Amino acid sequence: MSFSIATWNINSVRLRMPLVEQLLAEHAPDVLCLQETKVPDNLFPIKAFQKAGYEHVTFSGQKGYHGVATVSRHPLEVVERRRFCDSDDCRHLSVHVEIGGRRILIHNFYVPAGGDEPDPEINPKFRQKLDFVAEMHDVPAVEGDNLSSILVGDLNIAPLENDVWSHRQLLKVVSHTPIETTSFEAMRRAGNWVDLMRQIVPPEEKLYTWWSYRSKDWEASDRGRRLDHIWSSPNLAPHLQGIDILRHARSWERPSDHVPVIAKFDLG
DNA sequence: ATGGTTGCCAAGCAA
Repeated sequence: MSFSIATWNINSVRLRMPLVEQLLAEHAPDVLCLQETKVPDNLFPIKAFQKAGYEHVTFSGQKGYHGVATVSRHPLEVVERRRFCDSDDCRHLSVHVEIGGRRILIHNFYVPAGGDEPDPEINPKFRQKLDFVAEMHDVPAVEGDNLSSILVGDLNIAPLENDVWSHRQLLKVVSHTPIETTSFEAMRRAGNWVDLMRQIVPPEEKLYTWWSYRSKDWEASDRGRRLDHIWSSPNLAPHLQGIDILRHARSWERPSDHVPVIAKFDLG
């Protein structure tokens, strides 16, 4: 029994629905988690997903900004739309999926980007980002005999030295500052989460999922960062078969600045 | 050191 899950910051699901359809047709993940859908719930393109074979569609969105959605080929049950930092921003959605006799709790996160200035005293957005990560301590990787957890999303932090194109040059850039990367890794370990991408690709190798729109030739300069993540509970990690980072999606027409990441498991 | 681009939605904010 195989199971696959994809995560993608889509930067407007309505604008990029054709790209989403292409991803679903070519890779057919069991579950897809989207971030930055930028659509209120009453305008979410439910029918387009159902046409693509994803009958089970759930979302937490708002006008203009943020928003997450989780779609599935298998029945899902919404567990929670959690509020963080006492804010109404739509940044979290968790669901249960039953697959291969196993119950999987899937968290879909969109962590705040944090603005430009990495000083919580003068930048409230950076303060909120740090608070958000601190609150994620309350989201542990629960597991049991037939229970596992997965956490995916745009977490907007590149924790390891080789998660950015230049560790030295990004130490004062939001997403890779020591205060972020330290609390991020502490939070992950406290929750007992396994960083699945780094189970496959050793920490010595560069690994990116995002390339800024603000470069003339993203591929030639290759100044990327690993901002998108797939974590699991320890009992699921031995079942991981592979990770696909769809780097070529950054060259699709009118692309998102993030590319899809897919994890495949053998639940046998 | 600075400015570079995109999407929302129709000015400037967020990323």
